[in-house]
Amino acid sequence: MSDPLSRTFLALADPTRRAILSQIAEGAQSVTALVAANRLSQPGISKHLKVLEEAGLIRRERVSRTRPVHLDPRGLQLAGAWIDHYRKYWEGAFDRMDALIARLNEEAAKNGRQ
Amino acid sequence: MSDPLSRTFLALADPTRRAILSQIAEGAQSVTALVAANRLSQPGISKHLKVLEEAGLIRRERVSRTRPVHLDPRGLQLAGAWIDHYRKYWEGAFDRMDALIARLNEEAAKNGRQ
DNA sequence: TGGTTATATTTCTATTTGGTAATACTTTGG
DNA sequence: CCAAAGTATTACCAAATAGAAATATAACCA
Repeated sequence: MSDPLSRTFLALADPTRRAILSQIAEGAQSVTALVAANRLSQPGISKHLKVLEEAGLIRRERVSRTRPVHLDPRGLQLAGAWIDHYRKYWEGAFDRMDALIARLNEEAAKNGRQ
Repeated sequence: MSDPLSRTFLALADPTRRAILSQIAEGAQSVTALVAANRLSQPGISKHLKVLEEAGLIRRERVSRTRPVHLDPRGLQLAGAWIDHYRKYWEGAFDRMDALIARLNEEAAKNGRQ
């Protein structure tokens, strides 16, 4: 699984990583701050950061000894664009769902009658 | 990893599963049709379908012996809403990225000069 | 310089995932 | 009813992931 889109969705498929994104949404945070905010070991956090970075979801700056972690809009853009592309099918899917549910109810009623 | 959002993103983090969603975007497909379209064994496809179903991305109808697979808007809605929530930080992140890149270039120039 | 802080990397382990092959189940058509 | 089609489930394997602990690296400061 090495395509960028898969990497990005996989990176988003973890609560700790989404929490990190949430924590840096309004401004950069140091790794140490992220370790304190999430109860996980420092190597654990660094590993998650690597996954997020390779997914294009974060960027690291270098400020003195610290490496503040920023949101990177590119990964979110990639994932959002994919989902947006399918949004045009959502309404149609809703309609078809309605039809499906109606049909299932009908069948259930029919079976109930037997 | 058992929360719905993680399940949905994980389901999207696979090219075969995204291909399946693409194939049913404009209308339901039988499992057999999906097996033919993706070169993977039938159990392989069924396994992917199970992942997609548990992620709220597909629904299965029952028509005679076949089980046509439909898009389910709920999973896409869930993932899309999460990403949308972060969209408001994107512009800000772009601005910060510009600042970051400027700073990095500045430092590179400085280092180059030495 | 040497000590300390901040972060990354390595190593190891348990769990999960993606795949195939074999088998079971279910429904319908003859 | 029974044979076959359509699909699901089971059993198994290889590879990837998530986590902790230990160690290495890098930059600042006294």
